[in-house]
Amino acid sequence: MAMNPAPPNSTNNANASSGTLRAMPSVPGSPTFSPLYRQIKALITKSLQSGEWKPGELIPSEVELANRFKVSQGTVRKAIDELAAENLVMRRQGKGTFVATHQEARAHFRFLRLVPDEGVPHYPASKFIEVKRVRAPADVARLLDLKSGDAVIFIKRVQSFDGVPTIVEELWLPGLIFKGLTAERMVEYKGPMYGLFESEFATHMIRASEKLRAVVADADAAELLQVAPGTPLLSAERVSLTYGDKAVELRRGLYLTAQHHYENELN
Amino acid sequence: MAMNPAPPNSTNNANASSGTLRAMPSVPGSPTFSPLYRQIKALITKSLQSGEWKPGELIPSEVELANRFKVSQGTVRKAIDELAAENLVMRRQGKGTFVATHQEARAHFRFLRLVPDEGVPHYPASKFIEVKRVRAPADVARLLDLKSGDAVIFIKRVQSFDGVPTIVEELWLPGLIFKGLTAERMVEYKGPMYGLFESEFATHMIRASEKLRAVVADADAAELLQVAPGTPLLSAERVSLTYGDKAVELRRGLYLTAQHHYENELN
DNA sequence: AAGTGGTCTAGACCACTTT
DNA sequence: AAGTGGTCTAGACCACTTC
Repeated sequence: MAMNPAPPNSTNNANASSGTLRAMPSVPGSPTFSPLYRQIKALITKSLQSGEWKPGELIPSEVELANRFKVSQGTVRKAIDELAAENLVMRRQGKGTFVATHQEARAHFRFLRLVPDEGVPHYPASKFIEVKRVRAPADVARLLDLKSGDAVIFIKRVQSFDGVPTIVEELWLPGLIFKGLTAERMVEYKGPMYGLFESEFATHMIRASEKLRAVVADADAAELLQVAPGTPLLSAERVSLTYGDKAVELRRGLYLTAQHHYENELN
Repeated sequence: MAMNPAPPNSTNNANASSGTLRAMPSVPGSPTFSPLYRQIKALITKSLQSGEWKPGELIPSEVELANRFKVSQGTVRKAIDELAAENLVMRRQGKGTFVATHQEARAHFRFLRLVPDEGVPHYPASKFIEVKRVRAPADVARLLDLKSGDAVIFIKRVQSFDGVPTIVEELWLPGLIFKGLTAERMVEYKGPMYGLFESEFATHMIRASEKLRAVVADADAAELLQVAPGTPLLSAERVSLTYGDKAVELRRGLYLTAQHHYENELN
């Protein structure tokens, strides 16, 4: 059995028809080539980036996308598989595929790796020390892909677990993107700042990279954390990226690691 | 076109034949069920664990494994996809699939996240301070899944980059597994310790989890790192696991982060 | 030319959710 | 019952490596 009822399709079949996709390797060994499912993935990513489907929303079903792009369901599936692995979307059997969002409790601990030595992680309370518009210093500008002197929003706050001040952090945000962000709005907003960024500034962080160091508390940090100057603190500098790997946040935190530690899995 | 030439197979087809696989959900909502490709994955992992295919070696081709397990190539492929994602194997188009190994330069930086602030990462030189067999203290025993008092090997060493002492670390290894590990052998062995563990003790680390803290140098660490007591140091406690998620190494390191930092990607 | 992994398709059926 | 993602199969062809 299993004869060959005329090749149901050959090579890059339904190809020439609708035109756009399937960038065949124009010249053997050419630079521009990527498999179909990556092209589909790029198209879906573009729709995410453009806001066609917003965080928390359902995206079209695999069958629907397959029809739209004129490819098989399996190819769409592979594209979405990768997006799910990168946490850009979330699949739910029987329901559909949802755009990732920072509005859920789950998401809170994706970027916050500081956990208590004992007990379960919970979200800290924030106290804002300072919020102002300033011109970007050279180092901040470089990390955020801005020009030195461009407008940025500067935020300084202290976060406490169970009333114990544990984190003092400074945030730098591109003024152009976060225009209109006020201290009042942040104080009134409950939950992680990434939720606010997403719902009010259409900016969804997809990835971040951190550099960790050990430092000692200076007078300012010591006072804010209510510890002696010279107390060792874990310094974390985080650059967060949105779609297209565009840097949109610089965060510099000092963590008191007396009752907490930074947890990391190496795979 | 594309008619239906009698279902080439139905449901869990070639099933009843060879027997073993395809644990159907005996009772709807039963606890024991996993898709075929995960069962295949488990079988392959068992062969890796048993040493049937050793680190660096080629495993059988997808077609061959499909024949062996009486499943389609696609199912084997999905199993191997997951193993590759977990870094247990490495695929190379045209050549085959290889068992992951710590013998390659690439592998050196998988677990060593400390990188220089400037310039490219390179591997440090080791100086061994102490190597001895001891009885496991309670905390070490707990982390290594041993009994308090069980034999363990204790190693203390300092690692330098370009002659600058940067890491002082203590390793605790189960005596049963690493029987015969001597200071001489370690000194004479070039390259990362995980390479030695793999080639001489048939122990391949597949994953690790680290807890990071900021501490200050005590007199001992200060002397070894040639810094003043009170200098802030990044403390990293790492538990490394081998196949079956069995803990086989406890490593406690103190990192001088003056010229280096710990780099972490958050996805 | 032969073998290996990589891509793509088509179709069937399963598990879960909603109507 | 209908729709969605999840699994499994079979087969074709491509890209890369080795003989």
